[in-house]
Amino acid sequence: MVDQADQEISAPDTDGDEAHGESRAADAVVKALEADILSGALPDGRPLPAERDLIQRFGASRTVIREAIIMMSARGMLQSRPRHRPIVKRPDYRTAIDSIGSIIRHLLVDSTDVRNLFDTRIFIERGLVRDAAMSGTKADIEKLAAALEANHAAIDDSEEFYRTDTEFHGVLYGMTRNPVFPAVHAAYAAWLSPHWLRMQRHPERNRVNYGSHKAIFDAIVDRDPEAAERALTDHLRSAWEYVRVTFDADR
Amino acid sequence: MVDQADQEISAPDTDGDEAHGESRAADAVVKALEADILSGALPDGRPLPAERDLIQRFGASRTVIREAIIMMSARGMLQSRPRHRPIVKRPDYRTAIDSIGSIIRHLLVDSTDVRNLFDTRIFIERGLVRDAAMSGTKADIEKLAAALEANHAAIDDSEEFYRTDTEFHGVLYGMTRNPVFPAVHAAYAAWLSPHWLRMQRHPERNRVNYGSHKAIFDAIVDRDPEAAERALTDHLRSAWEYVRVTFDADR
DNA sequence: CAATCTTGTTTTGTCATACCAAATTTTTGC
DNA sequence: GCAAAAATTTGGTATGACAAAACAAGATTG
Repeated sequence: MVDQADQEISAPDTDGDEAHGESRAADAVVKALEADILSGALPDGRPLPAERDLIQRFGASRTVIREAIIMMSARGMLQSRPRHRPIVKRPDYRTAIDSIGSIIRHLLVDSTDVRNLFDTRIFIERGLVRDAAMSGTKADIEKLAAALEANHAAIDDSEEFYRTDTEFHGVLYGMTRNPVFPAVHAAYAAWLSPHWLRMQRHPERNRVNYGSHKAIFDAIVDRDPEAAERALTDHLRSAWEYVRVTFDADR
Repeated sequence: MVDQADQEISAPDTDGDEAHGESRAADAVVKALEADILSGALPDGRPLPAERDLIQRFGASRTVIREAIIMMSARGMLQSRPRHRPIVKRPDYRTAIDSIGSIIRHLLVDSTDVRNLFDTRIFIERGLVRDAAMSGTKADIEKLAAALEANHAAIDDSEEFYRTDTEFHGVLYGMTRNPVFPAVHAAYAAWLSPHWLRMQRHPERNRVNYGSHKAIFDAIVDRDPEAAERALTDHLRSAWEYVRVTFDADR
């Protein structure tokens, strides 16, 4: 509708985006469309124009347009359901992390790989609880208390307990005020949960985990980073033991 | 050559891989090829079979084969230079993180976004130096000493100084014995360096940074996590100040 | 008049072909 | 043997076509 001035694909490699030597017609289209998404000309959540329109706008063949769309979908800049128009997805940390999920899953076939990833989670959360103990605000601690309470109330409902468990840890990530951390938390949840859900669950075990959460919380309230870190480490290490056995049982 | 039994594309959605309802011809090809990569039938580093061969093997059109190749390239399972055969890339943490680089770069347009990412780096390295101080092995510390020495020797060569600076931090990531961390380090280097390289560099500044590295190192040798964390925090915060001004200068 | 059904149009997914230029392999000439 | 040249293969792009699904609009019905 609005004047979309002709924008033929032109210069082969005027940019130094990546380390390749030659042309790539679809790249130009991707670049232009991504620029439109970033600038807001293509608003988030809105469907992409029809392929025919893009063909006209870029003066390229359907092959190239289609290739561009596929690339952008893979990158997470578009969400494309099979027979529908691709939806524009303005990137954020969350979608960025989501976009590597397909690769990460390939890496989590071995228990050592899962362990490596889980160890990074322990590492990060150790830092989180330390910081929470040292500089968590009153509001933060109240939110943590609420999450803890919800966790306690769910002890007899393993499914709900798992959810509130995740949420409790999620509050820790949120306390950083840094949007990267919640995205990381979501990634851990998404990547590790398939392995976690194979674990035995029962109220007794939930009670133990709740106790760990409480210990962490108490240490934070006491402004004792060492104790908080220790409680967190104990908690996650013991959780790992429960997961590990499900691996050993397999082979 | 080897018996590559006919493997026509068949069932639409026998898997519950993602959350969509319908067909997806290229997905079947992607899945089969990725399985071949994971199983080693398509060895890492080797070129993918020619498109025409894949057409025969899967009984699909070139459109579909091509689509599959593009998707896999975007995921990092293939490395495709413009006019060459795609190279098979067995996934690892490094390529996983690389694959989201294109999205991340879109997020790093604003100084606050860069700051958020950089803050996560500070957060992680605070933990790294603490752990190094508490449990770094003698061999680790020797490696760190060597990196520090190389850094010192490069004070008058800003380019080399940057390299050895990165390497010094890289040793900290390596001390975890967890392959995820070096990948994270590489990601930080790749994503932040475009912004860092705009920073003023001169031997005088290099000397200051070297001093910071030395302070971190000394604290680690002294087995003093608090001091190490403090030195690291001071170091990175002051580095940020140098980067920040390049943003302010822009607008 | 609202809700639903029917119908016609658009759009995407897929296939088949074709052509060029670059890459690769083979042949040729020394 | 080895380098240059020719032949072949291969990837990048353009077209055109068609079915099935999605969409929009009109017709029908309660």
